[in-house]
Order: sequence, then C-alpha cells, then structure tokens
Amino acid sequence: MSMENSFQVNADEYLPLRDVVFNTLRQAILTGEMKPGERLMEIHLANKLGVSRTPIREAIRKLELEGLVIMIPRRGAEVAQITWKSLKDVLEVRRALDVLAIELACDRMTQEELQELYRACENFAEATKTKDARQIAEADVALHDLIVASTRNNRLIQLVNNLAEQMYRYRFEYIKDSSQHERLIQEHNDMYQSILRKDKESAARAVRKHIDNQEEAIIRQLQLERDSRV
Amino acid sequence: MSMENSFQVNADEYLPLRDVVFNTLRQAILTGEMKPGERLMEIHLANKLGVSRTPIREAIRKLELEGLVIMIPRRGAEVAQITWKSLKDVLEVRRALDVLAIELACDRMTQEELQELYRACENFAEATKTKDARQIAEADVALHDLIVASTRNNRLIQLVNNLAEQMYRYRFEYIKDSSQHERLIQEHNDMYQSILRKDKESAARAVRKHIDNQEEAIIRQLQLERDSRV
DNA sequence: AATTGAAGTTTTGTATACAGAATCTTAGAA
DNA sequence: TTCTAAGATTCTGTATACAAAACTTCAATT
Repeated sequence: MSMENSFQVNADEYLPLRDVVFNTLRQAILTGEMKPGERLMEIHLANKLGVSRTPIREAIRKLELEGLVIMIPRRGAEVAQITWKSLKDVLEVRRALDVLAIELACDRMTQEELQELYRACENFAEATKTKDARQIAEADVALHDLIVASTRNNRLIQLVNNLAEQMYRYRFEYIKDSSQHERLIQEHNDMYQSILRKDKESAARAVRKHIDNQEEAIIRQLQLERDSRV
Repeated sequence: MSMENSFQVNADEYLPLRDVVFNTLRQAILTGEMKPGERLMEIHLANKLGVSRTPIREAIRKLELEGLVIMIPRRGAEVAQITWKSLKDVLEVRRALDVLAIELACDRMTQEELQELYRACENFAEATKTKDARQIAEADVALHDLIVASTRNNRLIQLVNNLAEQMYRYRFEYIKDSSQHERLIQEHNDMYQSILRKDKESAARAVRKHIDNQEEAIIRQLQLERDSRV
C-alpha cells in the first residue's frame, strides 16, 4: 500500500528539532555563512528558525563540544575563531588518522569495495572536467569516505569526518583551482594502487602527500584572505 | 578582606549547572556506577541531583556527542553499551594518536618539561609501592598528560583525553594488578629515554607496546567478566 | 491460556516564564 | 567636552508547564 509506504518514510525522516537546528547551524558555520566571532543569540535564532529557545540551546551544546562554537560564561555562544594555529592542529591530527585509515584499508578492503574505489577515482577524474566545484568536492568526499568506511572502525569514521568538516570552507576554494586537478587525480590513483597492492608504506606516503598539499593550499588561501584584508 | 576572597573563589569556581551535571554523570558512567544500558530518565536525575530538567538535558546532549550515552528517538538516553568491538575501535585510534603525541613530544618538549617528566616517572614508581590503585592511576594519568600537553596541540590533547576516558573503567582494574607494575615502570622509562634522545622511532615503539599491553590486560579483564557471568 | 485493546501512567519534546548578570544608554557633574 | 553613574534593556541560566508519543497494565474476548 502506498499509504503505508509514506508513513514509513515519515517515520524514517523523524528528527528532533534540536538535530535539525544542529545541522542547520553547523552548515551555516562550515560554509562561512556565519562568520567567526559572530554571536549566537538564542532568542534571535529561535525567531529566525521558528522554534523556541530549548532546541536552540541543545544544538549549541553539541556545537560547543564539536569545537565549532565557544561559550563565554554568562555571555553566551559565538562562532569559534579559526586561527592558523587551530587549523594546523586539526591538520596534524587528521594526517595521523588518515594514515591510520588507509593502512587499515589495506588490510580490510574487500574486492567489491576496491572496485567501488576504482570507480570513485574515475568519477573524480570525470568531475574535474565539469569544472563544477560542488560536483568535484562531492566526488572527492565520496572517494575518501569509501576508504575510511572500509576500516569498519566507527570511532575512526566519526573522528575523521569531524576533522574534515573543520576545513570544509577552505577545501571548497582549493578544489576550484583547476591547476591542482591533475595532481589530485594522480594522488587518488596512487592511493588506489597502494591499497590494491596492500602496500601500507606506499599508501601512507600517498596520503601524507595528499594532506600536505591540502595544507599548502589552505595556507595560500589564508594568505590571500589576509592580504586582501590589509 | 576575607569576604572578597570568598567571592573571588566563588567567581573562579562558577560553573553552569549543566557542566556540573555533565561532569557528575560522566564520572558516574566512567566509574561504572551507572551500568551500560541503564536509562537516563530526566525527572529522576533532576530530583536526584536537585536541579530542573533543563541542565540535565543539556548535559545529556554533550554526553551523547562524546559517545557515552546513546539516544533512542522518542525514548530518551541510555548509557552506551561498551562492546568488545567498540573498545578495539577506540584502542586502534588511541594507538595512532598516542604515537603522534609522543613523536611531537620529541620535537617540542622543553628542558623543564623533560625534568617534570622525569619526576613523573619517579612518582609513578613510588606510587606503585603504595599499592593504592587510586594513587597509581593518578600518577599514571599525570605522566601521560605531560607528554600529550607538550605537543601544544589542543585538538590532540582533547581527543586523547576523551579516548583515554573511554577505557578508564578497565584501566582501573588493570592498574591494581601489581604483577604488571615493573613492566609499566620500565615502559615509562623507555618513553622518557626516547624523548630525551629525540628518538621518534624508539618512542613510537615504546608507546605502541604500552597500548598493546593495556589492550591485552583489558581483554583479559573482559574475559574474566564474561566467564563470571556464565 | 493467549491475545488484543483500551485506559492510565510515564517520559520525552517543546514552549514559556522569571530571576539575575552583563551591557548599553542617557543624564548630570566636573 | 568628557567622564561617571544610575537606570533601562538585553541576554543567559534555570525552572516549570503542556502536549504528544510510548510503554504498562489489566480486563475482556476468542
């Protein structure tokens, strides 16, 4: 029956308001729609999103623990400043966890997943041709998700996703730079080949290089922003 | 004036109720006072702790993001089950981050911090003689905190602390086992010596061995629990 | 005896009320 | 004109109220 179906879908789609608010605010922060230092005023947000203060507050608690907002006692929350230092800290940790992930992937990736990874590499190469940053970014995320997911380590998956998100804003700019595309395709292929050969050394090298390049690009990006401000 | 003093102390000690509740509940979960699967009922907790539901709810949001409780939609929160798999996942990640931490420590630890680390090693050896598990555990935590803090990477510090906490319950049992004490002292000394020589290879080896031993001990512990249940 | 179902209870999800702290504004004095 | 201080305003921190969902219990029916 179609009615049963629609009810089931509704049941699946149920999300408490706090989670809707959480996702909304997180997205706004990660895309830069809400700027660092901007205050999150509860009544204001409640009116804007058409809910009461309660779900807003609960969403803020989660954002606080994720490091996206900081609390000032008796003053409220504001969007966390992203400093050079904090970005370097995130990248340092992410490098270690991405290396762990690809090493585990060498051990644990199944034949089917390897084939999927191969297709993801092709998809990414295809996407670069479209010059559509959104599409390229999605293909890139899909590829990395495949590697991380193959570790079967839920804690690792959660942490890597969280760390990757912190740099979302900058990666988006970086991925638009078509002069980097050939290099990215090459690096993805290196990773695929390394996992195929179960060669952890080589896989770790490829990932480190990948992150190093991303770090360089982000630093360039930040320097541009800083220069344009002065 | 003594009055001013007491007010100042109060001001320093100010913590929102939600954070008091958060710490209380976290402690209760980590020490095993609240058992996995136990429900966290808001009114019940509110009465028990003498506060209203609001701070309870906000504390639960943070525990949820830390992975200590899980939310069941429209049913509420319960203490997360710690499965063998989830422990192995945590240990896998922790091993990688502890290796990262000690490698960074080799580069970044100052002379003063090295001296502190030396004293911490001595303190730990002293503590084992007291046979007081609490004191031994504290000395152990202090030592590891020194290493992690010397990385100056706040994100790393936060993550390692969080992961270490997940195993607190089991580590406590393990640290009481005095047959392990000599080995622990030796491993701590290895770490200290490696950092002193700025020998990352050796430092990483020492940490890996340290975590491997901990993993073994925890597995033994779990097996005992399982056997006693059947 | 087992199963269904309906009333009652419990618990969450959300909104709102209220007190106290912090910030802003404005009037008055130097 | 500038600085100070009191009052007003805004915002957070906490408590409480209310509705809807889920679970429990117990009786009635098959």
